[in-house]
Amino acid sequence: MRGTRDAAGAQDAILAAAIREFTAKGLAGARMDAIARDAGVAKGLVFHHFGSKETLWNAALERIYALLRAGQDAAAIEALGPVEGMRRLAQSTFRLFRDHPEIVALMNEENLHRARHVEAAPGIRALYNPLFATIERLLAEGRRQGLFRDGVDVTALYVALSGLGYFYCANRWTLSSAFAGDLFRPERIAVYEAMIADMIVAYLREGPAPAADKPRRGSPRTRGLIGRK
Amino acid sequence: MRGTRDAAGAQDAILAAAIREFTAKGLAGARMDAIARDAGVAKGLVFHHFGSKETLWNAALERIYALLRAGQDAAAIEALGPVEGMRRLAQSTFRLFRDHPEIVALMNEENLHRARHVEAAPGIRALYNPLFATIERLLAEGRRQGLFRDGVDVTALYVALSGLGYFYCANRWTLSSAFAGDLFRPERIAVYEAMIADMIVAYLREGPAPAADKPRRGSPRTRGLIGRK
DNA sequence: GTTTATGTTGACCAATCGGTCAATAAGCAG
DNA sequence: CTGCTTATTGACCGATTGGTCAACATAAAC
Repeated sequence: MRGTRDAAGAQDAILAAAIREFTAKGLAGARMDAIARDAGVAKGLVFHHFGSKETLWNAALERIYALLRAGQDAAAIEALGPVEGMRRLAQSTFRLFRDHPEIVALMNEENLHRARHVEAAPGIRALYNPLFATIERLLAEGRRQGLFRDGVDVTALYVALSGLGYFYCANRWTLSSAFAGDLFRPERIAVYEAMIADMIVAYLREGPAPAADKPRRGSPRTRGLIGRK
Repeated sequence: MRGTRDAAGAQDAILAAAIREFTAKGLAGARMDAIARDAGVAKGLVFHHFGSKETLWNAALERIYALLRAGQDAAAIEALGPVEGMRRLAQSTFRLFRDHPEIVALMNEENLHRARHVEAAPGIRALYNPLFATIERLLAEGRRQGLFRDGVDVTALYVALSGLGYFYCANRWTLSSAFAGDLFRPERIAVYEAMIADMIVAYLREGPAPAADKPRRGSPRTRGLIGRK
């Protein structure tokens, strides 16, 4: 039971409440009183355990990044082979953002502050490495099997893959308002999930030379610089 | 000159300062004093012209959305033909976000509040329509010429296209920190720009039936439901 | 030139908020 | 039981902040 002398439990409750509050209001908008109340604890205790709002934010960030890592199961994906693995990677990244708005909200806020806190936190940086290695191995295997194109930039691919999932979730509300219909209805989700998987794979599969185009007017511009290898 | 009795000029200065402040600190983090000081105006005047922080936010939002519309030059893109038009659309959307962090920041904040203010602003919703129509026409033309696949969901395509550009800019700082190198260096930008254009076109071009995969272990799963048409 | 409407200011305020602190109580070591 | 450590509380505080207001200035109307 909590309520009397359970430091670990109290800290967990506070951190969970903090993540909720930060997700809903952002760093500046979050109220320490609200966090304490939500955690069922006196405000003073929050400061006792976490020092300050900034420190509490750092703790929340670290927990979120841990969640991010846990959600990207590298081993399971590599076992699927290049094409199916890439599909699954796109899909699971999307689902991670969809099911965990905290990740999206905290990352947005963190970028508002130019990654000040992430920069100060050692260990968060190294967190990207395993996923990176997975993508690299899938790419190499796909190339070996003659399924994937050459000269794919791994960093760019990672960003594209994440971006396809991120935007849909980060802008859920403005997009839903613009399209006059909830973006999170299951059918819409399914359509989008299929599209991003198709898109990633189509890009990886396609050869370097794009086909000719037929512009409706104006001179046909050459496509310099873009086709690689 | 400004300083004495130039209402329009003062309002412009205040709005510009507000957008800067909101972009840097968010809605809750923004300080009305700071906005007034930045605009070179007494704080009282801000309230005289804009009423409250929320109203000022709404005004800033509307200006941002106008910027968004202005940045997506539908007519010029349609004239390029389907393939080149799509490439250009992906590219110009990306550049819009890259050159205008205000758009990204305000949209993020707006989604934090579940699009409360956008919802209340009439006219913003209709703003998506022209771009939408452009995409639709490009798609139809591409299909007519036998260049694009069938059954592409326009809404999903728009979201994917935006997302590819958005994430790169919205998460500039955390990504740069993770990759230990500025994402906005010209070479990186060029690589990414080429990739997203290739990706969109590759997706649109690819036929409905994906090729077989060779998983390294486990049973080869059938790809049910995904190939369209 | 007087009136009128309004742009503009600086001083002011009440409420809020992050943070502190003395006091209490609960577990633990001896 | 006796200290010692520390988790926990609630009252408290100074600074900040969104917002107000009375006063003033200026341009236009008459």
